[in-house]
Amino acid sequence: MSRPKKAAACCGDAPMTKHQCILAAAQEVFLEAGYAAASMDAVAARANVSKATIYAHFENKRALFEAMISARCEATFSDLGVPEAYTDARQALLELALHFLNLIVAPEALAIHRVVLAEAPRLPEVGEAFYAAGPIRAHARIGALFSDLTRRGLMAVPDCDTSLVTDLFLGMLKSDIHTRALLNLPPNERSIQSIADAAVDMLMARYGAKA
Amino acid sequence: MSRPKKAAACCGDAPMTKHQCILAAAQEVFLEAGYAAASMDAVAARANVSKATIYAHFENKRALFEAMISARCEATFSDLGVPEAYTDARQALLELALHFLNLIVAPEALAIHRVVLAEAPRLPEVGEAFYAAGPIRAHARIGALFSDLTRRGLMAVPDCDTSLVTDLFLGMLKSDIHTRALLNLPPNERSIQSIADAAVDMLMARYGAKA
DNA sequence: GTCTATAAGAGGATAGAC
DNA sequence: GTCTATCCTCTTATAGAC
Repeated sequence: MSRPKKAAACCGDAPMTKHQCILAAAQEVFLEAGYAAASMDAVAARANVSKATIYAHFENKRALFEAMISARCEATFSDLGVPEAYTDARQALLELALHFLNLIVAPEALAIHRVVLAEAPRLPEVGEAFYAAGPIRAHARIGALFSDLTRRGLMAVPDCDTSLVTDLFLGMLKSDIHTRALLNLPPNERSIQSIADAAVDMLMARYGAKA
Repeated sequence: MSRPKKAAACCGDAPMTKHQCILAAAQEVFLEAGYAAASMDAVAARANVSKATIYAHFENKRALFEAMISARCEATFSDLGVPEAYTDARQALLELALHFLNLIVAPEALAIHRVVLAEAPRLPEVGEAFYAAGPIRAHARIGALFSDLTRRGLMAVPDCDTSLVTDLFLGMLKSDIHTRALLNLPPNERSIQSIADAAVDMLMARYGAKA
């Protein structure tokens, strides 16, 4: 058979194939050290395999990196929060806002963001994969919520403005919180909660339904 | 004398000391390749000096990198736009907004941002220097404008909200434009101008002076 | 301060046995 | 597919002459 066989768990509890083992090790090493500073030796050691085995599964360092990024982007950004039943625009927006903020300041998301930005000029596909898995999905999810709230008469966002307003809203949420988190600086005194509150306020002042 | 002497122009037209020459070369090499992938050989070649000369001026690769980042952050983010005389809040905000957006999407600012984010977890001082030279200054500048506009009765931002509103406004401006630019993706169909317009609209809907 | 030359080692990738 | 051992290049940093 051409597919790799199962292997005893080499990095954790669940049994993983060598392929998965290598990807998991690559994630740790690349996200900790950055692409260039990460060595194939370090990945091999972390995965408990030989370097030659890595090259049997991935053409070269770059291919391993791209495969890892692709897999992690999907996993990390797949869940932006389930749509709940709601009758109040503020509550629905707040819930999604908090979910979004907690997602983008999670350590793994930040580490991926950093390494993707760093290599984007030299590895365009990596930047595109990240953008499609993260920002595009978030935009679509929030935009859909605005459309739904407007259809129900709970907001008043014209169709032609939905995309623009979504961008502004997500920008407000990220505000300085995201920048500081990416720079590895301690969180601001203002909590995620108060930023989310203020962003929703600003949004509703302009696009709330006329009572 | 202990200070390095003047040297013939080695990288451009104006005469530069070897020290400046090395810093200029380091900027190009580090910003193009990233910290780890950049080599001291490449810097030496670009500066037209020997590697040994670099080590006479800077203790090691890391020190050279930090010196370069420090110098470039100061130079790149020093000018966020001169305060003009204004009688209209919208016009003043728009002017500053456009200046800010054009500054953060400039190729050099993007390159610095990428490399600083990439190394921030391992070189904390670099992240702090960048934050102090860029985001802190922008925040102070915009916050001062809000205060001034409010004092003149052209806006209504309570003192206790100034910092928070500044964060939200800057976040709206960056919106998706900054993320896309950092990822080296082609600019969005929406122009910088329309994002700035919309952000000012949203802001004035909530914090405009009551007419 | 500046150079040439080189030490000392890390890192990507492969050969060949099993 | 997997391993051990190795090739060879590139890289940081320094020694020693001027």
